[in-house]
Amino acid sequence: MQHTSDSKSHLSMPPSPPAADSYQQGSIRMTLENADLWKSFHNIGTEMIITKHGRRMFPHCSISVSGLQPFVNYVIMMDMVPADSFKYKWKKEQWEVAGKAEPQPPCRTYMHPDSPATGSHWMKQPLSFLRMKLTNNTLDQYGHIILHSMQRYYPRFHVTQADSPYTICWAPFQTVSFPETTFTAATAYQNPRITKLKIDHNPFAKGFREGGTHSHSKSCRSKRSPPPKRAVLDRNTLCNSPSILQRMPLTSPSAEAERGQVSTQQPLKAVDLSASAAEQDPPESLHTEPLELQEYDYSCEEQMVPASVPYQPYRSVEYTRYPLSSNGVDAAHTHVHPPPPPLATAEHTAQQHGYYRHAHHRGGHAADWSQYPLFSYSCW
DNA sequence: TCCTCTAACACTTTTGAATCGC
DNA sequence: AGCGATTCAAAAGTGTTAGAGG
Repeated sequence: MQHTSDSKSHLSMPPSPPAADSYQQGSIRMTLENADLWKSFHNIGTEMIITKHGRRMFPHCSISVSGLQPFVNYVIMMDMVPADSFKYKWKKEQWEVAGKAEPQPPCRTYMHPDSPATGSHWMKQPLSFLRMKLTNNTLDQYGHIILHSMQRYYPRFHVTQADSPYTICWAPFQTVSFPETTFTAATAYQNPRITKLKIDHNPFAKGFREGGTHSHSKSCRSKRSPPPKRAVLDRNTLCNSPSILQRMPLTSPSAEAERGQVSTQQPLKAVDLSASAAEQDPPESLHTEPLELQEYDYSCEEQMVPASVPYQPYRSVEYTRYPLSSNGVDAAHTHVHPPPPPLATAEHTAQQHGYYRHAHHRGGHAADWSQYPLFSYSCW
């Protein structure tokens, strides 16, 4: 598998990190599949198209998991969190900061369709989140993950022991993210290099790569009768929608990003919710509870597994979140979150200890991660 | 004027039902 | 009858582009 060779490429990086594209906590190990492809995009500045009706990601998220207990049931989920607190614009062939980010849209979690399944099932083959879709429609009723255009996000993956989706709220969980999966959401591609890379790797784009149909389509557009609208509620959506959870917005790591202290993601806190809660649209999810019940106290651990970050946005402060080694290649360190302190404490801790210290905690978190519920009781 | 978003477009890939053979 | 392999039509998904709208 590609991550094997890839991980070797980072072994020279101090301080003797694990594989750059994987995270191991205790005996559980998560690896980003197609990491090389992700890095190819990341080097340029990954863009993901979001549409009103939902657009799949490309590259899509796929991870392999090992170290689970074979006969224990697990639920594996994915969500998106803001990478920073800025809004961007594409200007003169690069991304520039264009102001503060908009309030976070309703935060949704995509549950892998196989959930729940036994550890042996999850470890049998890489799990793909291919069918997950991104949308900019805050009123989306099909369970797609809602993002704001021109803002940056990264996916997080949650693993939790649970016999059914209904028991997630009380289950322990573990969260992992991969920096090379950070992307800018956009309604249209801005960077032509990204477009070219996508066309080269995405088979669905062949129709445009080989057809040369644009001039024809332009001339014929007005003459053709409009094709029947494709059903918005397609079979994928039907399949996926029950797997989508909605919960309270996550605490944005933007504050860390602004400080260049983002080696860890802050534990999810029961703070700063007033504005975010106003952004919720409860009717769109069957799993939404009244706001007063959505106490936000799921403290989680998250590990950012660093990757190559040659790509630099216009605003350099943004990427101080990912440590760069002296030779420009990523420093492959595992980031492990401390137990959920108060927000201020967590920030202080990050500043005090700096980026690399978290590696020391890796061994100790096999026990820690069983202590913190992913959803207190707010997701249903 | 600039920027963002949407819908239409042609083509390829994927999906799933139907059919066939063992 | 059951199962696996094959076929094929329909649906899904893709990036580009013009035009609308703020």
